[in-house]
Amino acid sequence: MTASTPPALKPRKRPRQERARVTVDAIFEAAIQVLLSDGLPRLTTTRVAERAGVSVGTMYQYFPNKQALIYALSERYLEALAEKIEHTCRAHRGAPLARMVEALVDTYWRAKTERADVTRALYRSVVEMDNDSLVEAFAARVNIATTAMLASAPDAALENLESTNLTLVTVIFGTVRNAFERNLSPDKAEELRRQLVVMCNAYLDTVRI
Amino acid sequence: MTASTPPALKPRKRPRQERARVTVDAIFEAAIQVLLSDGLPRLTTTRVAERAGVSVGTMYQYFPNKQALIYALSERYLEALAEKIEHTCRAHRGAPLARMVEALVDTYWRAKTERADVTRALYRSVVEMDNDSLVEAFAARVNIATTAMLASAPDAALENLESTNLTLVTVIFGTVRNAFERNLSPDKAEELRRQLVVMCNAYLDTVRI
DNA sequence: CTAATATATGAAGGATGCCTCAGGTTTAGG
DNA sequence: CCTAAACCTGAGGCATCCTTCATATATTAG
Repeated sequence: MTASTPPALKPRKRPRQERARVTVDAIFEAAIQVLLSDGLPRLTTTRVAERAGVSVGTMYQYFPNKQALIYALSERYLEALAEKIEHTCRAHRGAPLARMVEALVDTYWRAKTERADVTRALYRSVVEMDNDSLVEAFAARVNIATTAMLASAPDAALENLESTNLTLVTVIFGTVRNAFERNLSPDKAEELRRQLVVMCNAYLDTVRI
Repeated sequence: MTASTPPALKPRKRPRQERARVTVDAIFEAAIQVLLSDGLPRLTTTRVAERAGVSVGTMYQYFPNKQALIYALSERYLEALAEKIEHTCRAHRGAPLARMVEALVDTYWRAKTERADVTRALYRSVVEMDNDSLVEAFAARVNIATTAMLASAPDAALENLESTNLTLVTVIFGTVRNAFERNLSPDKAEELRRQLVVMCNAYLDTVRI
């Protein structure tokens, strides 16, 4: 995931002392706050630094430019998300298909719900900057995890594992994201979550052997 | 849809002569081009004007500010999309459920495919600016159209029309968008499109009465 | 043909943003 | 305690960017 970080976006140096680690964390958190309250176009280096309680110069000691900051932010977010998904997939090896689906929806849903506004803000920045490589790496990582999980289902083999996996992942991720961008009322959202599980299971029944 | 346009974003004046209409169209087209080649952060008034072959001043005769231009662009895009969907929904009143689903997926899919890059560029700008009101109006409009279509299905009543409709629309739109942002190979995309239809129909079979 | 209206121009004002750099402060280790 | 390395500061240079306005041209109506 970090292997292919473009050189122009690589961190300038890593914090070696504790206070520096605190500083960098503060910068990240400040960036999220600014993203939330002001939006990506108003996310300026001065604003982030101010919010983080450090000087602009400090920021530039760790990030070569503004884009690198956004990049690192996206990386951080996707890394955490990927880990959650991988964990869920590992935890459900050998479980019935229906439970797998439910767990996957649950994990992704919860990841978005926990800090829905932050998620939305981050997602926008991921999409906006040319962070395609990050997204692709994330997708590949998730793909491996979910494929392994599905392949381990004891209750049914699948006609075409690859295709089914792609479909499930795309549908679940796309739907959840869409649901959150529409700001549904909590009960409608909950209903949708349930229906999504129903739908995935109905689908799996048709491609089961 | 235009009823609630914030005053700061309302067009400054409408073109009354033919040449002005040409100019405004050129500005829109130029904005899309710039969005495509340079991205939203690099979309500047001068760049758009230059690309459109007009002066900056001309732009400001029709749009009070840059944001209004983006807003109008999004509005235009969503308007066209909403019309396509409404047309499909009207054309499939009284059709079997399975055909409705297929038509809906087809319409949305085609709308994205026709000029996939443009769609992506526009979508980003829609999400970025605070065009939530536009998106909401669009969603409401689509909701009415699809609900009316589903209600007219002769082959089956639905347990809970509202819930089923919300689920279908969210899943279809979310999935299609997600599929396009992942830049899938054409054959994988086509396979996914088919599977999405299968999935929706499998779902409908479970909520049919 | 003339006046009124619509449309177009683009230089320049004012604002803001990104990033650097020369110099200060703090910490770690001997 | 002392020195080198790590860390931090923030004013200001340079580059844009957004927007206006005084001026000019084109169109239409009478």
